[in-house]
Amino acid sequence: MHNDQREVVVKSLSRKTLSKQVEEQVIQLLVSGQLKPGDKLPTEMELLEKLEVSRPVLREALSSLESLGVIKRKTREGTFFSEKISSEPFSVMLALSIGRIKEIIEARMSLELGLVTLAAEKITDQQLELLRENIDKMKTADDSYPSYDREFHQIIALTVNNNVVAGMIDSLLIAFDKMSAEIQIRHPKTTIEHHEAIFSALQKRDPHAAFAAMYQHLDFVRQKILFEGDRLN
Amino acid sequence: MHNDQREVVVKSLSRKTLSKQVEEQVIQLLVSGQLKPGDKLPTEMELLEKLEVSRPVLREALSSLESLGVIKRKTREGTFFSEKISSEPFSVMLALSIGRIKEIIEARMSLELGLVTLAAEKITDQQLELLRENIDKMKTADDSYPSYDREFHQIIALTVNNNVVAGMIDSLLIAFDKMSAEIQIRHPKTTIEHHEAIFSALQKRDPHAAFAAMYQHLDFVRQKILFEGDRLN
DNA sequence: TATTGTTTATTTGTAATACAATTAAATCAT
DNA sequence: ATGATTTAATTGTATTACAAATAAACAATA
Repeated sequence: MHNDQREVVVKSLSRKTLSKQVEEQVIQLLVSGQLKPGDKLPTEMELLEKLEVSRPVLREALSSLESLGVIKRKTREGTFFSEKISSEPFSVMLALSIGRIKEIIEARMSLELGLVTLAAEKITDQQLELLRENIDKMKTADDSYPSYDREFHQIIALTVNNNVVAGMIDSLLIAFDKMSAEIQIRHPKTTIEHHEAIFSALQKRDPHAAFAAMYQHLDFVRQKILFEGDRLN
Repeated sequence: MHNDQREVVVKSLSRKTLSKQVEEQVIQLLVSGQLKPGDKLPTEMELLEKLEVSRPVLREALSSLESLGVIKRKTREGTFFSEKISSEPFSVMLALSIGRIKEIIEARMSLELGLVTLAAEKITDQQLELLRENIDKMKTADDSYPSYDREFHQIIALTVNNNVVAGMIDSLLIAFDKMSAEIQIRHPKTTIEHHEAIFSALQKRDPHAAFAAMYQHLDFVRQKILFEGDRLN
């Protein structure tokens, strides 16, 4: 950003780095409605002229926005706003929560209690069938049951069909699996019973019952996890 | 990254850009446990040597991680892993959901139904007092009641004291306010009644009742919002 | 001694430039 | 018309140099 008549103003506001300011200006293209998700952004060269910053600065900003899943860059094609929120940024952020299993299970509860409620409102017969199959497979597949466990919860999350929370719950379930794998808690019998109860409530399209069943389930998981956590410390 | 004996391997895996690979390697410092939240990272110069990339590439990666709230850079001091997940990345990501009010209200429901349930488990008398005051102020303050409305929900979210969801619900409430401000939906009387019901359930530390009250409240909000949304289209 | 002001040196921040790699689109050959 | 080839536009990477901020070291003063 060259020194010009705005120098004083720019300097006084600029606790922020240039690349941060550029990031905000690009976001502003969305907020102001000048561009929509899916639209092509100006090329780097065009942005350089408009924003009057150096290429490294511009590219730091674009790199940041790409990590946030807001834009997607393709060599030779250009840069585009994404259509929907991505799940990658969440999983990166969750690196900060490694080892804090209580934080993770509570975040899961926060999300899944609401998700199962909304799922009960709108679940389709096909989706119910997926859950049915999942539970049945879990009953037989003795060993690799954790992956079916996760799948069960993922199906419910997908049922709600909400981009904003989809990425987050996915990352959370994966993070939870990684961390709980070390603790090695397995209660197949109880898990299956709980899943059956949740399924039954969803089948009735009963939001309150679905909530109650999920609450009982996750409360059980939380108690086991936290008990083990204490035992290991 | 210089051409050396690993060239073939590097090339074959590298659909990803170098800066993306660097980003992952830095995250790996956390995942592997070599560094913890709050720890200082090596300086840029040290990282340049270890990772064998150019400075712009390294800085693109660090800029990305800073936007994700995973690291924080201070001139002259260095670069540090953050202690906890930040809210900024969420609000940036939500720029993609501008105008999609249904997506936002459903995301709010997903989160807040669970949050109020957990809040009922652990709310303190002081926090109840905050809610009490909030409702009372809302009753008198006729005009600026939307800000009190948001504050009510924020207090509940803060009660749960979970870093992972805190940033998300905050960004969601702000995004919701911005978007619903244009629609101009106001039902002060009903809102206050609902808030009273939620408060009452929280006071009893009754998770199920808290959920039910919040569900009724947000379901009402959703219906009004979606009805107005349809009417305007 | 303690306190304040000054200098220094370290680290991140910004810029300019050059070239590489990718690949959609244009061109050419069959 | 179809397939192969070339071209050119765009993002990706590297190098170098200098600017800005500021913690730490140091000096001056009370």
